[in-house]
Amino acid sequence: MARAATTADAFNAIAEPRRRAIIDLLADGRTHAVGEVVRRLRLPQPVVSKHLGVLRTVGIVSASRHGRHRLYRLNAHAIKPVHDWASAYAHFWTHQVERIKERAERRILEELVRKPDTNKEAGR
Amino acid sequence: MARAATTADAFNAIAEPRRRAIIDLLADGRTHAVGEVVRRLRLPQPVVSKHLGVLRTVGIVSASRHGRHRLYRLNAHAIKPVHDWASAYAHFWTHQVERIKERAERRILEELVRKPDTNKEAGR
DNA sequence: TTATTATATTCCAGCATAAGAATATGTCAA
DNA sequence: TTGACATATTCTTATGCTGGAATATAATAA
Repeated sequence: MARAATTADAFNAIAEPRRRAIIDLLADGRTHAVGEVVRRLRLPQPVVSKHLGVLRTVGIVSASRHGRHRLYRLNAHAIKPVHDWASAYAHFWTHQVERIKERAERRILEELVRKPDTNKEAGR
Repeated sequence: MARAATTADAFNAIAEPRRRAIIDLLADGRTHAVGEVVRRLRLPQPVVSKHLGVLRTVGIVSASRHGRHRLYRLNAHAIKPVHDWASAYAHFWTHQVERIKERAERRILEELVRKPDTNKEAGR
């Protein structure tokens, strides 16, 4: 078996950095023409069209015709599975920060409480 | 240019579902031997070793020798970039829920306020 | 119709993957 | 040393991506 298709799910689709850049550009929730993405990201038009195609297949963006322009709009909801999965691990670093803070505060308090003639048995 | 390496960053590494399964299995923060992962996920041992190798290269897990076992531990911090990126879009669906609720409440209130002889000019 | 603009699609090259099979490496026990 | 166990590595095969170049499609204007 080879690597899963980029169109398999949101996880595979967002692995490509340029696609994340496109998503970030659509983050305002409004519609954007392909040409605008091309200009802002300075990427060749076919490259942008292909990446938008992948995002559309996965449901991360939707497209609509307006004259000769094709307007793309972010469907952020399709990113929720990624956020949900990663959220299960957020407590690791948020709690980590709290623990570090607590430890630092405790150390500072111990330093303050300790008089110049240090108690060598203070370790804990 | 081809697809970025799975070892390029956390985004590429977690695109593979089996690797996410391994991460989920290590989510308790404790160490786990390769054989345990093999048994719990019912995957061939070389497959597990290879996936763990990718995760280790990206820094999502760390390994240590203990006798003939190799113990792997999750380094959840390496997942933070994924969470941070996805978090920028969380307001789309959380606010969406709020907006839906508000709209529903307003509609119910309007229904209640409106007497049987309906005001046809109520649209807004 | 013809030209122009906007976007999508096709074909190609190079590359890296994932799983399976076989084998290698490393550690402990007798 | 030999054997058993735990894990890693190598090799192969099939697959599919990404960007570039060229071209096709679609819509509007002249």
